Amino acid sequence: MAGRPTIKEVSKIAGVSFKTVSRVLNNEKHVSEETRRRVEEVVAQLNFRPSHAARTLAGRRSFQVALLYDNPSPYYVFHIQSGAMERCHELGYRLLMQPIDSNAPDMVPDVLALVDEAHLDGLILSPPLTEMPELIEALDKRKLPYVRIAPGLRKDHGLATTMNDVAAAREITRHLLQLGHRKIAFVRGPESHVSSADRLAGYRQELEAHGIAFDPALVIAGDYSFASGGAAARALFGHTPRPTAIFAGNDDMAAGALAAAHEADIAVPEAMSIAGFDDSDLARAVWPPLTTIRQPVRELAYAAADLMLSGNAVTPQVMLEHELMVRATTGPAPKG
Amino acid sequence: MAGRPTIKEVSKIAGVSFKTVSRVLNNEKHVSEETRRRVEEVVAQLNFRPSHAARTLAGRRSFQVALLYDNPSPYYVFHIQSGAMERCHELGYRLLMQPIDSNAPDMVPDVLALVDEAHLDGLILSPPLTEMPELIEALDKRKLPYVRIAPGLRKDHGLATTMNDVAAAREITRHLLQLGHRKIAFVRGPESHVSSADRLAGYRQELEAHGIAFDPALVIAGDYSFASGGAAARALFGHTPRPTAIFAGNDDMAAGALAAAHEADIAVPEAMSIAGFDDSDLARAVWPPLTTIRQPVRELAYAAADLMLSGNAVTPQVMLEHELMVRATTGPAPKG
DNA sequence: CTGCGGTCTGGCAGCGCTGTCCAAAATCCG
DNA sequence: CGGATTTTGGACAGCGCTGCCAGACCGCAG
Repeated sequence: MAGRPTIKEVSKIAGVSFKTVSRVLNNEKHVSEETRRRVEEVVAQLNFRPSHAARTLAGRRSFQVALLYDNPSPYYVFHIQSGAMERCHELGYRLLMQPIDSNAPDMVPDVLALVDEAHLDGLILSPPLTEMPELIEALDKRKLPYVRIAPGLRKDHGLATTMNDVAAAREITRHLLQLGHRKIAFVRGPESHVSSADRLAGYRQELEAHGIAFDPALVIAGDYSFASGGAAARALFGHTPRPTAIFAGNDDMAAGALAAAHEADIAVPEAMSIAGFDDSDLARAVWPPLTTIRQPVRELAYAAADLMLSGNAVTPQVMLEHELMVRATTGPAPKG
Repeated sequence: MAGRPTIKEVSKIAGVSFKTVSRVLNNEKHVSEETRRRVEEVVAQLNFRPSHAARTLAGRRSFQVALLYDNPSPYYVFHIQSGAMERCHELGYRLLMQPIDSNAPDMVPDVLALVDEAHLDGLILSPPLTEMPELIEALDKRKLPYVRIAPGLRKDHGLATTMNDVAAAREITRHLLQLGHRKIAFVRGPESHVSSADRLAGYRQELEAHGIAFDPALVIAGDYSFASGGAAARALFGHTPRPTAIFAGNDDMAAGALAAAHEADIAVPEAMSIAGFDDSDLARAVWPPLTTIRQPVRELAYAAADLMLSGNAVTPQVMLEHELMVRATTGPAPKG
């Protein structure tokens, strides 16, 4: 409000032109060491901060990018945010966090409006916004830089950071198989999330690789919510013979299945093994702690920001490692 | 990048001066209905969006505020964000979400730098940043508008939205008392969070109101983490006679205590009642679902943004209602 | 000595708006 | 019907920077 110093005041005190101060601030070359030092001193002394608005208006870049998300999971959003934020901060960019309603009819124009208003230099997309063809096309057409985090569709298009959902699902299925389970159910996520189809595919591949026929009756549709996991589990408990293991497409559904098992007095893991996917906070908070796949959510977001902004990208797509976290909800298949 | 329309182009097409377009955009008076309509048509047709940077630079306000937080709980941050975001959006403000390290030595100057750089119109503070005297003083001195969400200290200073932690803790303690519990343990949060002292005070008050002496041995220190809740519960299990109920200062610690009970084969709620505080996602995901206090986190943030920006505040402090959520981890005290 | 390329610095326009001031047109009043 | 007042809209400066261009100065080769 009051006496916010400007670049001109800095220049006056340092005894140089204000253009030179601008050079120092932007780390341009052609400034003598001596001058640079003097300017920096005055900047520190006045506690001067360049106006972001002025730089944006005058320059070609705004040093602002936005992270777009439309995900109901606090855990996921929190970690995506913090990873992206960290890398943006390191590179001198500001990150705008933008929840977006991916089903809104004006979603694409609204995003474009945001880009215009804020003069954004780029966009980081997270699922399910990574899967919106109209959005992708609009961005391509506008030649606006963007990265996708964990895209399910057109995985080799543009910049993206991913993990291998298929391989991860195979791994967890193999873990169950090795424990002796033969009748393993799968609770899938919503159709709109490509990741859930990938996880289903991995489950099926691994089963078949072990010579076990895929049984569609053992696949129950869920929607990634706790409640849907419980409902799926209760349906499964009615099957005869009962499956000895449930692999849920995410941790929320696995927690729902676990609660349903407790309710039905089915001992986990003695009578029933349960596995999740994500390694969210939930996985360690339920009892027994959940066997699951650790998704490198934070790292995915960090790498995404890096890919788009740092300029030293080797390949347009980066794949990060997941990790099987064997905890206490999976155990040997019950005899007989 | 390419042909972004500007206010001048709009004015040319609409056949008015660009100042008139500015008037329409800012909803100023002294523009005839007819002119306004015509301008709005052109704006819609060109898909024109005013440059935020230019408005900020030219005008007295930036229509930007920041939400500052330093909280490890994804649940809490997510809901604070979404509440504040919603109200800011409705009022035409942009919200910058800023994680802050409240222990960093340069925290205050860093916040001030952000304010300068972004020309912020105001700040929304969430715990524990609400409790930093240096920050509060610096903001007061700079006459920068701000609101605090759930301040623990100097509760009647400036704008704030709160809930009554003391009353809520009394309520949950009363619930336990009414179930017949007499030996009720309390797991407290870290000293740095004033809310945890308030909850302890409520617990103690209610006990004494029922003629039960406060027993310091039944108060165990935790740090709001799942692990500390488990450790506290295990310590409590060793007491003779064993307490019949545990009231944990937040849901994470309650979940930890619950897991510890499962592990020690103590039936909940038959042999031991457990209650939490927050009604986070966790509360419904554990088994049995947790009795807890619903904190109106989202509403607190919404009201905070409203208080600071809408200008129709009646009182500087707003108190919102909590709600006792009785679920399945609390039951009648065991006989004998 | 001249010319050339490189380093350092300054001058100035202008980014796209808002704030302020002023002029013209419309309206009102006695 | 003249003058005061209100409504409407234009002119223009300027917010605090960056981009571009020009100019001063240097060293070095021809």
